[in-house]
Amino acid sequence: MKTPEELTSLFRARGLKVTPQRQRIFTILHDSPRHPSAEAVYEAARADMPTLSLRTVYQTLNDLASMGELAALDLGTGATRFDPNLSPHHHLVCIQCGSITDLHTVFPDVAVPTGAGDGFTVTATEIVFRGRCASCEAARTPELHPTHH
Amino acid sequence: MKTPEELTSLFRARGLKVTPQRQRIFTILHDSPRHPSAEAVYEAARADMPTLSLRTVYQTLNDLASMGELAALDLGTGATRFDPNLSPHHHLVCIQCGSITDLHTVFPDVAVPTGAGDGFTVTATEIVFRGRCASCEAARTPELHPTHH
DNA sequence: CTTTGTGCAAAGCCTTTGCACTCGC
DNA sequence: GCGAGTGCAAAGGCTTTGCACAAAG
Repeated sequence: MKTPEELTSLFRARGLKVTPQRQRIFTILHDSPRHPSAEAVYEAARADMPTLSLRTVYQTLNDLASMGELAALDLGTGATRFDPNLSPHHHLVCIQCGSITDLHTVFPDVAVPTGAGDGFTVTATEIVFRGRCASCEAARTPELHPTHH
Repeated sequence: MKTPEELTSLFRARGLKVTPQRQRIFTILHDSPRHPSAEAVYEAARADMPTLSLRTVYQTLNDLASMGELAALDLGTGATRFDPNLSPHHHLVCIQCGSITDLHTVFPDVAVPTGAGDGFTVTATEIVFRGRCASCEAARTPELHPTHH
């Protein structure tokens, strides 16, 4: 994620206006190591800017995504997650609490084998590990574990 | 995907009723090598059963999914896709037309490295290759390809 | 006969959009 | 000032749910 200052310049260069609302959103994204939903960005921004509307959040996030400064992810958690991390990476998605963790491992063997894809041209490869994060795993009652009685 | 007859027995064994509507849906899923959305199953079934309601389709698909006889996929195409193929496999998703193709390759190296997942317990690994299917790639105008001038 | 399934319509969630006003540039 | 941004509210797509009736077991 670029700094708020860099994003400001980028927006100006594109003829987009830079408002306090947008700067606030830039900062929230820059500071967030998470993968917030639009709603989460909205909530965070409203703490300082009670009048901010959800529309502004969506518009700014979509502007950033179309500029390639942000990745919009659909990881099956219900809402689109916005990922400020632009380096190629994969995701661990908790099926219980919906939290998302980055995994920066490179998997060199992952590719469509020659002749298998029926002419498919790959532009992006996404690997999603689904399971339970440490705290959700710990919170499961022992009775639910497959143990002998 | 089990045969309609097997699914009928399974439903009966669970105390679920087997109606003509459900049998029709069983058959459609069994015959489909695709990954239909609920809407697609609905359209296919309505050809023979004009009075069938979308609710019945969703309920039957969700019943099958919770019984593990069907996988419900969210591949970012807008609607949930139902996958009758239960063997572990991955997907090629066309970013243009939304078509989905199976890839039955096994990637033995794909795993969360020891110590990297911060206690995350993986229950499923999904690999999605995004790009363009052969026909959508062919339909792109040559001007859009990155060539020298 | 009881329990589940069905059809219709309405509501839910997330996201987008129309409109009029405001404000950055 | 002009055009883009903003806030509000309404609409849009997909999915779920409440209700009353019909049907399966």
